[in-house]
Amino acid sequence: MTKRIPLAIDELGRQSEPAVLILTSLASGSKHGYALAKDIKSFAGVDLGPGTLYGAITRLEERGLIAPTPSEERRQPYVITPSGRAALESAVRDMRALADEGTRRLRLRTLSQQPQSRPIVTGVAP
Amino acid sequence: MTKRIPLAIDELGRQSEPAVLILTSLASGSKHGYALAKDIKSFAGVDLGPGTLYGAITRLEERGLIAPTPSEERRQPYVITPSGRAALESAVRDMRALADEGTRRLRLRTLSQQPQSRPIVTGVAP
DNA sequence: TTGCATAGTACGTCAGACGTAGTAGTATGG
DNA sequence: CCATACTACTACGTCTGACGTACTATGCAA
Repeated sequence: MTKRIPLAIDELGRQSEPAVLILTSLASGSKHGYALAKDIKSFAGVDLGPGTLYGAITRLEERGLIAPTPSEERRQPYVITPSGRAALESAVRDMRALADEGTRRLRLRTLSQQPQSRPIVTGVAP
Repeated sequence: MTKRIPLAIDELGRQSEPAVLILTSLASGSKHGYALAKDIKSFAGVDLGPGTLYGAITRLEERGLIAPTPSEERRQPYVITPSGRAALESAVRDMRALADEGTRRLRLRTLSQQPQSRPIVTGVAP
């Protein structure tokens, strides 16, 4: 069994989670699947294929984070639920916190082996 | 086959990717596996089990984003490579952009579609 | 009527997240 | 000096969910 190095070297594997992208898109109003895909492409540059898109939609619906709105048309619009909104808020907070931590650590350019005396300051400066 | 709704309702599935957490941790200096796990726990509150941790480490190494440093000890320290740093920078940028977009959209509270029946009052009750 | 965009279904594959168990070194204490 | 606990991994298994491909079907324009 030769080891497989799946993706192009130098790339992190999966892109940011479809679920978050969908919730973000729905946060600005009701949309159906195809419209979601286009919106996500436009604001995040991410191209979700049908498998990824509708798979994620189904799971989000099962978990009550989004809900289908009644429609006799061919297309099925979804809205974000209060739970979905809460989940997105939480995800956004986490993402920002992680991004901030990453920025902080990248900035202190591997001063190599620093004895890690920096607790994460969360309080506001006086 | 009854449908499975795997996790607690209201939770997004997978947490933010272990790879990003590991790169973030290594951005502040060389660490071995166990130290990584503790550091990540402290700055992100995420508890990576050995399977997740060493699995991700192996993949990051295969992709040249981190590198083992020579060591005769029992523990194997890793450093982030220039490629790894670049990948982390890119991931951080993407995360922040997405977080910003999420915040923006959450703020404009679904103006379309909803009949806007919420009072603006946010103050505390006397 | 062909062609294209829209809109979605229905598969399959497989990377990778996560858990559990096991192993081994070191240190501390009764 | 054996037990217990923490450290530091290896090894293995499961299964979610990301992603791709193929296919169906509608509406519209040339």
